[in-house]
Amino acid sequence: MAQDLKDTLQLPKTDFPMRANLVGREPARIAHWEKIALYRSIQEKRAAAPAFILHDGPPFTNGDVHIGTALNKTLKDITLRFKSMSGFRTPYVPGWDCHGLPIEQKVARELQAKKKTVSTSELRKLCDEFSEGWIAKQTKQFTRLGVLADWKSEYKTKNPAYEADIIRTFSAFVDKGLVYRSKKPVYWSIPFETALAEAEIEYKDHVSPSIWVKFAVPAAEAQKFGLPADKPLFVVIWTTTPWTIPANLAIAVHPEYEYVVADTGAERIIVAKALLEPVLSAAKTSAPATIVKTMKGAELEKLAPRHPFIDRPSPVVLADYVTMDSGTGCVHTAPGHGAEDYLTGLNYSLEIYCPVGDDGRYVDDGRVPADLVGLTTLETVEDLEKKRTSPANLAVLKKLEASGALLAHQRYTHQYPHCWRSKTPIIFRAVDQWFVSLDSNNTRREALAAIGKVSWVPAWGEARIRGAVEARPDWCISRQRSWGVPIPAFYDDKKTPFLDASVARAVADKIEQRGTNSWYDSTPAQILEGVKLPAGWPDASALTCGRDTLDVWIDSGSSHVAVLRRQSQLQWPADLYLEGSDQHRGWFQSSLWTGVIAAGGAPYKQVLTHGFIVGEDGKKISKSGQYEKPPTSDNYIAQYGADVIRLWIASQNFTEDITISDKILNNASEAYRLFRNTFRYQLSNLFDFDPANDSVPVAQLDTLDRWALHQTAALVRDCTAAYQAYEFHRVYQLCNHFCAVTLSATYHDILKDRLYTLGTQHPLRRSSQTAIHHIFRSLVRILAPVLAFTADEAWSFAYSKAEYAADSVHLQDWPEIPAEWVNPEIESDMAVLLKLRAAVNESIEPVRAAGGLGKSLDASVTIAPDAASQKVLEKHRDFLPELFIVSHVALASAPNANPSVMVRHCQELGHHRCPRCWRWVPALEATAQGALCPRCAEALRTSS
RNA sequence: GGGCUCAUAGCUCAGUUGGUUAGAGCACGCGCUUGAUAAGCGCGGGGUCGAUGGUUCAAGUCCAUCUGGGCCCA
Repeated sequence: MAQDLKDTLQLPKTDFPMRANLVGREPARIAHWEKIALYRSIQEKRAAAPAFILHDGPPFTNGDVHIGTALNKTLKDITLRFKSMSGFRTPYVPGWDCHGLPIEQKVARELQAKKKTVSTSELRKLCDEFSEGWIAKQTKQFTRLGVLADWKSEYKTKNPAYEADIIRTFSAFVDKGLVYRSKKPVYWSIPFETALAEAEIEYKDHVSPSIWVKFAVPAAEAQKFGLPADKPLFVVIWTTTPWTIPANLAIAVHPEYEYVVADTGAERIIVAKALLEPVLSAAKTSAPATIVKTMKGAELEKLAPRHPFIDRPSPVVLADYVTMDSGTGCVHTAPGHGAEDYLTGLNYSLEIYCPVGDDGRYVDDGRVPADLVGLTTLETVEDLEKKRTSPANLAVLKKLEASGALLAHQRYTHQYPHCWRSKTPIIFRAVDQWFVSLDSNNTRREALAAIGKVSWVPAWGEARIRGAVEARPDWCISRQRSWGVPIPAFYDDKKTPFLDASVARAVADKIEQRGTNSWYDSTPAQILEGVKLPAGWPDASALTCGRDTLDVWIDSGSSHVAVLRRQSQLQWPADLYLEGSDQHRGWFQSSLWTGVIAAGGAPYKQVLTHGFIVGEDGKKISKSGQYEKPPTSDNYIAQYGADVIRLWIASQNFTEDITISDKILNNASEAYRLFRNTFRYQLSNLFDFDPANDSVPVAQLDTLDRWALHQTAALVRDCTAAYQAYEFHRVYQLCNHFCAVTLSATYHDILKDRLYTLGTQHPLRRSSQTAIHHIFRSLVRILAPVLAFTADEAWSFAYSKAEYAADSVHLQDWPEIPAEWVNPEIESDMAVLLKLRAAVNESIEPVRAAGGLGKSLDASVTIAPDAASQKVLEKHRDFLPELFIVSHVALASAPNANPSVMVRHCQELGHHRCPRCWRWVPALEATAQGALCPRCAEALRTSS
């Protein structure tokens, strides 16, 4: 009997499963997208539309896709799906960064393990294969995330055509006269015997021997400067790199600060006044020192103390960067071993002296003491583990001790740069390198001007890159590596370099045809065959090809030239670059320089940055505790599915740190279920609704349905604005609130009675179905950029009644807001009514707790409202039971100063429960199915 | 050490030009429902807005300092 009645209800029906099983189901949808050529269809649909070009920053091809990279690609994918739905043509050409030290090192290490030696071009071939292998894997991993891209047009920095464009870009540098060769201190990795880029440096704690060294001032010299000469006098310097002492050529002091001559008993020392105490305490002198003389640093200029163990003077020079934070205020200066030292050296015309060879050992130049020659400055990983300092440091310490110049010696822990691959401390070492002068030809000024024309999101990104560009020293662009793009320079037998832009372009053309290995496998005569050599060049047969490669930042930094300008489907400049905030100093900057120098401006109109992923404790993920599995994209997807990962990404304000944890991902899973169930409710209640035949015009819709459309209009409006501002987390919050509160707890809950119990064709039922259909269409499209899989699945079930269909949600237009949906009057009435609804719910609770009733339909409520609510309640009098999901509402005839809600069971009114719709009514009527309420009786008559 | 940046309930986010008892969703607790059911509904507890000091009649909101985190640099 009861079962029979249940069969007369219009209960929800759908094949859209409640359980997502994303991990199992998503790969099938990816295959489906490939089958229907979704990416191409989207592009074809917008073939004539204005373009929105998001230029992809190429990930490095040496490992699995990290969750941070997944974050980046997902943000791009969300952006592009939104833009294409919004009416833009959005070709997306993904890129790969292929060259570089990490790959070369890995490959070289494998060869080493096999005890194999290979030629440069063979090594390059192995690197190429290594990179290619990871491109294949990463492509799969990105695709698994739901990333939609033109993989057939992808760019690789190792493609000959791309490499040729790198050289052509470089040629523009040469054209503008920016490229020069110079000895200059660079970061030097001893194990790899190469200069390193800033990006190849890691700062780590390091224990260094810090030493205070006395430089003796000859008596005659002291007298010349009016200093007391009756006792030995020393200038004391402090350093944490004893091995640079043999290269010491000067001592820097601050011109403005005060310095003292302090008497310590047997001798006198010169240090900064502010640092006298710390120096004395380091030297562990027992007797108090007396200050004999005080003077400004400037007065000491050109005073010439002697080097402690090499027969030469070490004159005092002036420098503004000297601080009173630590040391002695007298700064050991070795122009060949430090950036500031180098600049000071230039100021005072000192030699850029570097007595350390490529292998990190002292060379025999006739100036380095014989007992130091051949000793290494390298601290191996084993040395670091055993806290041993380098042989060079030890030997210098010993010499200083022997000569009596060592005033004090302590272990000193500080942050020191390390080679990111070998993990050993780097040294600063002046070597011949190629540089790009960033101040010649107004280059830096132009770069700064270009920055001002770009829109930076968030806005502080501009200050960040501006600071980086202003402070950036000349760009050291040569690397002593094989896996990269060769610098097209030639040398004669005296190592004189020959570099010319037109020759470089000719080399680029050859490389494009023959591959870059031809540079390594051909003779200069072959390479230069048919090339007209500039005046002053020797014959090709007298030249050798340079073996340096270009800094990889020029590789990726040339992508706008090699990709945006080369592919006809793309445009220069890009509308958007979207990368992590570390790229202010990386790709954003290298692209800016190449853009300004070689392409006439910044290659982007807008730059969007995101933060980095941190663990639950707010610390960076590699440091925040133990992870059972590596934090790769695939590992997270295997556990949660791509849509949950995408939803998590959308839920976070990505301009700041992005937190990841199981808790947070579980949270995202919960939200995912909310969205999925919302779709399921809507689809299941539209099972008998044909939009073409059953729709009700908006103007004729029921009040509640019009309210729901008004809310939907607000949702579309707010979400569209949020997407446009790249505030995806607002989309998430808005949709979450909309589905949980507006729909599930309110609209959908109220609607069940109508949808289930009314006759199929009842106008009220069709009205609500019409609204649900509108809402579904809006919501599913709003969420489509984020929930790429699930929204498409729901769309297919809705319009093709099947799990997979050629018509994809991703091919739809962005939802619009029909003006007739907006209805402020209903909105304001409903605001009042919903407040009362909350009051009713609150009043039901104690009655329910006392066992007075179970479901709210058992309740009869009596409301004595305040004056303001009274009017609204009267106006919507007949709607109230439905709104409150109760069976009966009594309204006090006059407003009440103390508004109240009273709840009792309908039984107390003598009402009867309809067994079909479960509402209590004053009287049931007899039908073939037994006694029912009049409305159900009517429903049965009209439905069958 | 420097530049940029962040800090509101357990989690993710709102908090307009400083102005009533700081909001939402999720999670949690207690109920209801069993006709969205590995679903749905209701009610409830929970925050000295990182810390300290200041400006103000009034500060999560302005200023300073500090603490902790992130990216970049030294």
